[in-house]
Amino acid sequence: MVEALEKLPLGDIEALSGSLAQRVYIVLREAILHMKCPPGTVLRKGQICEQLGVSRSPVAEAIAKLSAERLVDVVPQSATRVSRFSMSEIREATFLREALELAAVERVAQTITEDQLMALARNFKLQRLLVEDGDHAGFFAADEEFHTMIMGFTGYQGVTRTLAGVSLQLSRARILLLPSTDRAEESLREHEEVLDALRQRDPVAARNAMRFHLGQLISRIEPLEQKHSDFFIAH
Amino acid sequence: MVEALEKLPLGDIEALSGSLAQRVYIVLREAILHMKCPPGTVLRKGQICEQLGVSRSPVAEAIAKLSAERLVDVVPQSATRVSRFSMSEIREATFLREALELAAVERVAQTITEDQLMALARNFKLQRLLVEDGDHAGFFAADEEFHTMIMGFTGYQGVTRTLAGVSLQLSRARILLLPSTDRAEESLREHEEVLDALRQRDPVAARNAMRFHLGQLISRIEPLEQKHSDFFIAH
DNA sequence: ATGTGTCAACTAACATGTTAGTATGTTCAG
DNA sequence: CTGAACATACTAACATGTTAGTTGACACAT
Repeated sequence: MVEALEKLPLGDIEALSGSLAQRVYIVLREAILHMKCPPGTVLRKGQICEQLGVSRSPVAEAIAKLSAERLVDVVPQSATRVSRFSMSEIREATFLREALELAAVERVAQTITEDQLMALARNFKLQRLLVEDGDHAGFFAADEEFHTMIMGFTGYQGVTRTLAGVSLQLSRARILLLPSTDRAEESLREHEEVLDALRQRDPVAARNAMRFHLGQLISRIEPLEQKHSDFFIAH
Repeated sequence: MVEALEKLPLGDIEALSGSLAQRVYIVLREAILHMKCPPGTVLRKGQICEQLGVSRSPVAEAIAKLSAERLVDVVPQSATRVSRFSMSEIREATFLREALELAAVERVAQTITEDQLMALARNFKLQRLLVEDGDHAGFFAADEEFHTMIMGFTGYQGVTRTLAGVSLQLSRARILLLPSTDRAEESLREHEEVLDALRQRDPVAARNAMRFHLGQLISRIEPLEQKHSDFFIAH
């Protein structure tokens, strides 16, 4: 079993700020979320230390954090691996995400200001440009920002943070969908519906539009279990 | 400034299982949630090590976890304190809890089985007995179990876990409310409404009943900011 | 050929030594 | 007496040495 003894595809520590542990955490998380380290990859503390030029303490702390977020599975005294997807976990994350985003958009529809609407409209225009240019990665980012902006408009920082924590698995799975471009136009239309409902300050319409939009994702993720069966837990 | 150099009121490690770090985490978390260590208490790694008879590594890992959950504030290179309440954080937690519990109860109303209804009814009868006996602590526990059971009926383990993580601050604040007993009967009635809606498998009624019930908590917490002002962040 | 027991190598977990940043208390200038 | 510069003591953060548990290979018995 000659499993990937080469270097792990990790970014560099230097570019970041904060404690060493925090920087190591960021670097590892990015590698996992962007599928640089696919599910099942074995992470060895020693190797990470050597490669990043740090000692084991900050690496241990970073891995503990990733373990709490279920991005890695630690086998005590033995090994730690990048966790595989579990369809049931993904369905859970979908449920949680929907619960939070619907509550948020419902609230925001009642409180949104003109400035916030303009910022959202600006982001939406950007999305349209990116779709027209065929820049899928750019649209992906703008899409995420659209949702994040709405979360932020609740006035609760913690909502965005909690949602991010909850939908880590979801974000990772979404990366697998990037190649398929055909959904961008539909997604755009759905965002427009959400935006219109917010413009009209209609909580029910906003909720329904967002519910429909979010509902599209899970049906696109489910086929992945067959397509990338080695990334998923055996069920 | 002679701040509490005496022993911290911590439980014992021996009684628990799992890794040392996990056990230290549990002991500290209990002490914080049950207000054995009130907000503002300074936690010194060295003291904790000595008292629990472990080295600094597991303590550091436990504190990192508590820090991620915002139960302690770590001042880099200086000190770590049990975090004070922040009313805005509590409002956030209320929002998150409501979002999750409403989504859960709405879903459960559509899927609940006879067995699950019976289990819930059994818990409800227990609640009534405890209220009649004036056992507030017992009612507090049964109350929590009532909500946890409903979460569990979603079939998603992660929902319960996420909610627990989100409402740690809320749980801690609720401890301050324990002395005031007068709400028990009302709470009981509200639980009954939720239970009835679930019996009728009516998602909308269940949602409304739960929303009303949860809405009572925040209005009881808000006065605490004056009553225990030293436990709260200055605003 | 297959199942079992032993052993060696490797890993995470834990303990402890070292470094660097922060706060406090003191001294000295104004 | 007051305020700022400095020295000291203390803390968390980081590095490294040590321990113990798990895995997988191999020998051996069936």
